Amino acid sequence: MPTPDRTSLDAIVDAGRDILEAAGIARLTMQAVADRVGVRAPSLYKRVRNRDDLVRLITDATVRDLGERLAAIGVGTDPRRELAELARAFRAFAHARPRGYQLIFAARPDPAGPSMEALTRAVEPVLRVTATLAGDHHALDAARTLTAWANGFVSMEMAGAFNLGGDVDQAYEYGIARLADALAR
Amino acid sequence: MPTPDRTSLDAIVDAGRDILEAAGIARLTMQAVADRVGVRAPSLYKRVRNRDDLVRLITDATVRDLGERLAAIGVGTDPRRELAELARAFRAFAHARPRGYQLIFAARPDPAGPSMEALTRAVEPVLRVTATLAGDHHALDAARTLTAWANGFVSMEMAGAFNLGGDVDQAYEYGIARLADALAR
DNA sequence: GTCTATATTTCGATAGAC
DNA sequence: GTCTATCGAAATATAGAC
Repeated sequence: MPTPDRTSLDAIVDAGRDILEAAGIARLTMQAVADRVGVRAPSLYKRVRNRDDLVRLITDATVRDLGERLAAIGVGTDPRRELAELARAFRAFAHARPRGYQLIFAARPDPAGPSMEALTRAVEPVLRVTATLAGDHHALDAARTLTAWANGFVSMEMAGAFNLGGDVDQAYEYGIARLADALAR
Repeated sequence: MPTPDRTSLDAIVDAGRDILEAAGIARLTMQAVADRVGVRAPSLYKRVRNRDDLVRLITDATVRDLGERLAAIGVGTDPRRELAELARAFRAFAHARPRGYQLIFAARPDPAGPSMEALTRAVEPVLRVTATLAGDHHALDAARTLTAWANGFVSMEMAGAFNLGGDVDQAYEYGIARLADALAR
């Protein structure tokens, strides 16, 4: 073995995620990733097709991460409590990895990527709780209402769109309570 | 007058908006804007500080546009109906100008820009209807719930995140009805 | 105010040696 | 698989003539 592996795909993706969070998508360059994993930029192309491919891999990894957080919310006896915990976990994830989160829900040129299937799996716990609350027939509509609200809330929060004062945490709890009421029929 | 004005700030901003919608933010270059308004790229710098400034101006114009659409929803006698019409107008605007819409709610390095004050004014009709429905005390929380849902819905819709089938238009109407119920207390 | 010309920077990606 | 070297492309922004 003339030249042993000095890095790996996982290391590259992890480095990319770190750079993304620390410096933003514009600073997520092949050069920056290479510096962080300790190789030269051209070496990255042995494991990643191009920059777009790397961004896609980072998005996928982030979606899986979100899915794990939501799946960690155990199925309880009280669906309203479960809804609340899912919503809080969702927001906490967005706060922990804001740029990766934005990447998940950013409009892509090709909307039908593997990230979207993964996203569907990630929010499966939501579909489960809305089925319990709203019934199987309205489960999908209810899940869309709930995820739309949660996503919109944290997006606006992170964009600084909540600038009229008031307690933002409390506004989120208000939304949780109102939506739980609204969906439970 | 040796060299009469061959363009204007309004023309530059309008051209930028057109390019943004047609080709995306990455293709919104000074060169492309210059081509469209019919001058050379350096001439733009007489009216716009730099590219970031142009993007800000485009965002502001788009926010004002959204505000006019929402303000056009007259105050009716039925607040639930008014809520529904505001929500539909909001979504229609996002569909008509998807990239400009995304720009409004995109996370910015400086969250406290003039765009955000303008956005606050733009969604004032929402605050008015939630005050009627939920009471003055909960008007802000309710407005945040409603705008978060609407924004999240169209964002996910445009990102292709609703890929489990079902009727997306119907899901939006479902959300309208549920939120009107939930906020009316 | 607009132009030509150009400086500067940055980045993605490839070729070919080892 | 990693490296050095480099290409090529693009874009922002400025200087100075008219």
